[in-house]
Amino acid sequence: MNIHSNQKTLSALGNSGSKREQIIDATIRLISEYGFHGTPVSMIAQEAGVGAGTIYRYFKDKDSLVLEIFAQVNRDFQSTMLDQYDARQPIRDRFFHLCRGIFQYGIENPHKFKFMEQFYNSPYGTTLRREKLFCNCDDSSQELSLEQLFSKGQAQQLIKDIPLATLIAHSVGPIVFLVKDSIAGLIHLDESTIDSSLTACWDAIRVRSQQSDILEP
Amino acid sequence: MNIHSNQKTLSALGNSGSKREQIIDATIRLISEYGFHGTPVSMIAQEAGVGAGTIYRYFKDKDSLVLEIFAQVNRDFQSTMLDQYDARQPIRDRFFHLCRGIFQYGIENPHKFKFMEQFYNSPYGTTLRREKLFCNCDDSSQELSLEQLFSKGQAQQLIKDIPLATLIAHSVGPIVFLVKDSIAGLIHLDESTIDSSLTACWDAIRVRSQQSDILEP
DNA sequence: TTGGTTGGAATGAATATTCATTCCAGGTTT
DNA sequence: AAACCTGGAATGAATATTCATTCCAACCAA
Repeated sequence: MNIHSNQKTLSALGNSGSKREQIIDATIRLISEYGFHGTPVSMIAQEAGVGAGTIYRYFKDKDSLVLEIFAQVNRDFQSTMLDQYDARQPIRDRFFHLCRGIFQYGIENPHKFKFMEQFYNSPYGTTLRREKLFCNCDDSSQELSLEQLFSKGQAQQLIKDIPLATLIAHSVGPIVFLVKDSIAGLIHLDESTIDSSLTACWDAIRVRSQQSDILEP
Repeated sequence: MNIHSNQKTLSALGNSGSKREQIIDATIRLISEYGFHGTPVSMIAQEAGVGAGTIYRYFKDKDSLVLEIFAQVNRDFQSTMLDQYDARQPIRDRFFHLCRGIFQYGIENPHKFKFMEQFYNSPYGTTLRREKLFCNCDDSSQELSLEQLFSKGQAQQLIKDIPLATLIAHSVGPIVFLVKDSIAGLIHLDESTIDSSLTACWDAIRVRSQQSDILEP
């Protein structure tokens, strides 16, 4: 359409980002809905308002398009989670902060969220997880944040002494589940629902003590 | 290969089930790994040791093949969950029974489990969930079982008074998460890990009382 | 033989990718 | 300034590949 007109200023420098962004956005939207194999490149081109060939000026092929987007979205997600994260806060508060971050990101970026889900439920995802586990090259990933948190919590006898994977599953699993339902329009995630879920997450992994909450540094 | 040889006995009666089964099994295996659009019919035929055309003798098209399999696997799953289910047991015990059933089914039928996951994360799945929610035609579904359980538990003040969807998310979500990791070979789900997860599920949704467990009918 | 079943080549539609061409902002020449 | 180049970006028709489905010759049981 009239894309050209209002970008004369940008085009001087590396305006090349514009089309690229359009393509990326369209891909996220479509793949989040129809999945990788369910969205032809032609459809991406149309949704992006771009010629089919243009896509190949910015990305080697469909595969690397998706791979690049995933890396980008993943960074985006992690930085949301770690935004305003203060490692000096009590364990419980930090746990709430990180988990609330998942809710927030999913609600604010439904397409990106579903895109990541699609990705994880594909042949790509499996290999990626494997790599993540076996070589911890990624420094400040979400899982690592939770991992450190859990170790410390266990040392302080605040968090159950059960396998790390179980702790992660009971933190991330329910939230992903709820966000998916929310995106599907099956439920509405208001503040109180989110709070009750976060409390449930915490109750699942915390050590059962009689007095509970109040006595934490 | 030599599939023909050892099936002469069956072919006397309604052997038509045999090829059908081979096709179904192959489809489950492949789709669980590569997804619907990622597995061509030709690949299914090869994996099943069957001509491509044969598939169309048993199923109208690829769509109805998948739809039929889903219905079948779903029934299978539900009957596993409800096997030996005794509605007269205490709430807590019934909850453990149902949740343990999810673990069991996933561990014993990894391909079927991943197949269902693929299905739910596809355009099919979304519509299906909707129907399930809005018209409760399905009588003894897993969700309904949990639903009834939760209502009763809430009435008895055993289970938190939070939205049903949240309760379900905190029961099913972590288990699905762990089973997926287990199938991917990232963790091993031994009995003690499963137990700790089930306890965590229960802790997430139960009302926090001082004495806790022991005082239940 | 006859009726039905099977395998897999054949078909056409859909798809990813390529490439010859067009377009245009910015620079150069007059 | 006006007319004219120029190189890179954009395009979409053309090509190559993959896929679901169809079709039929060979096969098998009765």
